[in-house]
Amino acid sequence: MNNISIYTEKLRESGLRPTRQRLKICEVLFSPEKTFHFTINDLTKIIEDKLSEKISLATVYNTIHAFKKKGYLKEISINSDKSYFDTNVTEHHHFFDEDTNELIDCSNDDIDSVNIKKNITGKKIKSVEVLIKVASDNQNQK
Amino acid sequence: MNNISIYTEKLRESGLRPTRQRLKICEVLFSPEKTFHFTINDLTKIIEDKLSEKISLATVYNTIHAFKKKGYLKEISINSDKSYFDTNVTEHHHFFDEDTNELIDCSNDDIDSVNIKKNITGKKIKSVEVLIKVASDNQNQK
DNA sequence: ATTTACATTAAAACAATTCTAAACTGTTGA
DNA sequence: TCAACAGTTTAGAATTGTTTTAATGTAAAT
Repeated sequence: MNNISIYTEKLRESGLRPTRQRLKICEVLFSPEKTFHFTINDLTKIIEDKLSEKISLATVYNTIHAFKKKGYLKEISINSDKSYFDTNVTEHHHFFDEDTNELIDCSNDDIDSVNIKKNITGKKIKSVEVLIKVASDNQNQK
Repeated sequence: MNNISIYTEKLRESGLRPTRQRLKICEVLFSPEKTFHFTINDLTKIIEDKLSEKISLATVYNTIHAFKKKGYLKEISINSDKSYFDTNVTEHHHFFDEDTNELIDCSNDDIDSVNIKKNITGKKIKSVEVLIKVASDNQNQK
């Protein structure tokens, strides 16, 4: 598969230069069949292990922020020491497993769409996120 | 108003020693008419400014965690550099104003209760949080 | 009063993230 | 084609929120 030219085009369209580093990150994020969740740490590990490539941590942060700004990634609202990102940018919600610190997609069949009857004057709704925290039965709440 | 004895009792009931520091923090958090949202930084400022009291930062953290564990506070899921807490521990949801970084309560009249049709095997739902991010019309998404 | 377990404290440690300033590289247009 | 510029990468330092440490202090039980 030669997605490189596709990514090159996409990046250029977005006003982002298709650098070697960005193309590698595109491959990791957007080549997989399935969308997935990751932290910066996860991503850095994948780049090092799977691609045996060395991309500076600052570049990883820069790129992820740029991709998020362009709408190619979504950041998930969890209060964690780390930030979680999602390559699935469609409107959907999440389970968060407190035992494993893992995010699990919640399909639209699993949850009724949220109906908001109020709005804040002068403000526009940017996103609606539902987070369902779960844990083993026999465990104290974190 | 002498809430001190009430707080003393509550703390003792919870197996927490009613220390001077904890009682002060109780006053700040639970005396106000209305519930509110705060960060550790906010709380520290209130203690210093309003009470002109000096409580070690570590103690503030310890106490807030203890109160959260006992269910006297709730932590709100936002991906922010700081943690946000809520003195309103009843089930309710939030607007988050991206312009001001402020949380706004969303009453149960403002939103239909979320109906989850799926559950994760062997896991129990610990919480369901809806976060509605809002921002001025004429502003780029963060 | 003495003891003991729990709390507080300042400071150090830590982890995620951002900043800095210098080197590098796509891209543009002469 | 190549020079020049603006955007990008980089290592390392800096910053920020939070946790840990180890010594000291204190509430409560004996």
